[in-house]
Amino acid sequence: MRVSKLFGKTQRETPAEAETVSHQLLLRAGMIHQVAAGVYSYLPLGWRVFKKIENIIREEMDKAGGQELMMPVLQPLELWQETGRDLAFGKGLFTLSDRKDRKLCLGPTHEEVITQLVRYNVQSYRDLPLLLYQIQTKFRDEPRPRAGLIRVREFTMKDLYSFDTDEDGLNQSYDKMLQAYQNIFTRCGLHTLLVEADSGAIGGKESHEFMVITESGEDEIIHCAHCRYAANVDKAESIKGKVEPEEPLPLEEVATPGVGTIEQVSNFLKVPKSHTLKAVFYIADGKLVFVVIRGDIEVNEVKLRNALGCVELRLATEAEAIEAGVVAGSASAIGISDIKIIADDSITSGANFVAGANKPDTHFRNVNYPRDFRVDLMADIAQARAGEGCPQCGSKLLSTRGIEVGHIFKLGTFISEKLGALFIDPNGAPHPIIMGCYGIGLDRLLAAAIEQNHDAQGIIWPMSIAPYHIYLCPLHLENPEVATAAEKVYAELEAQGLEVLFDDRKESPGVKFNDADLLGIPIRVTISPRALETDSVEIKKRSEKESELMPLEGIAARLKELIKNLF
RNA sequence: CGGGGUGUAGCGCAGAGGGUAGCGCGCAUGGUUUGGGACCAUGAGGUCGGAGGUUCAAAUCCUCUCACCCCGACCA
Repeated sequence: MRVSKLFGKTQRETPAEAETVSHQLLLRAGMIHQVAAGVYSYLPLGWRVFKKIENIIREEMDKAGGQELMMPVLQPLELWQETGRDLAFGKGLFTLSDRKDRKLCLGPTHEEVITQLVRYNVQSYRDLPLLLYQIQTKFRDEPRPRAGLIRVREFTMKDLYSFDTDEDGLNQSYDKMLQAYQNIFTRCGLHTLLVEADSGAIGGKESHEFMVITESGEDEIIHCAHCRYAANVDKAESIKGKVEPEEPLPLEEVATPGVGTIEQVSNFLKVPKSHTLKAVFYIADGKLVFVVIRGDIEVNEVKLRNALGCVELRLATEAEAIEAGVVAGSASAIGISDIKIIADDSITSGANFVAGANKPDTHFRNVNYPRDFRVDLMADIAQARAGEGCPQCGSKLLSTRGIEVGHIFKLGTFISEKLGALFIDPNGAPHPIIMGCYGIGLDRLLAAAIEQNHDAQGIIWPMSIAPYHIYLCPLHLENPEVATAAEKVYAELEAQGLEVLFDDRKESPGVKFNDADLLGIPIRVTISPRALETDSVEIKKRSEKESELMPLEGIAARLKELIKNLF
């Protein structure tokens, strides 16, 4: 490809709206263009990268035994109502009506459609196991699209679904995918961390995420340097800081004028926060819930939602809490009878807590559970933090950030049961098919690759997903010798099937070098009068500072070898 | 949805206090240049996000609206 003919221009200045590195570089390199919030076009260079990623994924899916198929974006809303997941997705689901006023939605994922499809094609255990996948556009009306391609409303996902007859089969499918995912990310030049995850709106039990570790990541990961424990904060467990055991003392009321927050209580009464109990109020599916947790620990809303088994969860407003009879600033579970109380298990580690007295400007000392109050539900609903103990080995936990590029789930039979996808076992008895689902966001993977591979000059594409392998960069094109040599090398490389971006523009060296760096093509081949004197060209890897001379003779074969070694 | 911010040429920006829009980059033409974003000359390009209002006069003041970005609750 000749740069002079290439659609898409590089830009010197960073577009103002872009804050994330990958977003900035993709825009500056002319690889994407924004159409609306969270909606982008790919220009030729960006699209080449995209297709390379797509091919790597396809190869690995096929190798793992996946069969590719294609399902529609447009789906009847009814299908979603059957599994109840229309509610789980809520406003994230793009819905529309057809001319007959039938309700449709744009698929945010395809468990429903594929399960329905499988129901019609699978009757017997002999038809299983199955691994079916597609690479297709998904629509999710994200509350807040952000960071270029990292979080968008229209995106491409590879989604594979596994169908098995038993748990063992599911585990095997899961392991196959886990391995295939490792292969994919490695081949794309990414370092990922496998973390335990919450399964969210998709539902199901066990699930893992593949995180690209980078500061700009949206997700916080809690991990252990000692034993490889790693989990999304949403899911992460920890050994909560222990409090010295004490003999329970009698309840004692203290005046605490103007004291409301845990911070103030702790300061006013000179007790550590871990010696206080915090009351937090949530509205879970429309009902007020009273949450009790040790004062030094934050509530993890994902865990809370799971513990409650609710769909919608939000913090209650102060007005809602007061209406329910709560004394703001001095609330505690003591004497509360008509509100559901859920407590974090941290309240059992410790004694003689300070808690609200449910009277204005008053707290209790020496509150003890279960002596002084009742709890309807006790669970781990705490946000794990760096510094706390690893749940597996007890060492100190660390925290990093990452971008979730892949997510795998053991779904179980939730959807197959709802949609009646059954198989007959060897004894003639019907059972719901056991499912798993496995997703990779291609656009996000592309962006994450840049987040992990760039410098101040621009992108540094890993060879496997680079839009072109070679940036052919002649200097002084007005010099006939250079022009001839450049054309000849270009033709030769093309003939050898090498992917070459030929900068045939009559631009200054600085412009060309800067564009080459910005675009991130792995190998730069410079042809100049200087090097031609010794019948050689200059080779520079994008990832390295120094260049080296290489004889013009047999250049194609040499470059081919070099490229092969860089994969 | 809550909070914060921005909309002026393809990109980055300027334009206090009303007088009909400017700079840099980019683009076009010509010339001189060429190893890390060259220089000179000439030129094209804007219903100032949109609607309404105030005014002799609005990018500028008022009202409403839309879009986009950032921080939080969601997820590939």
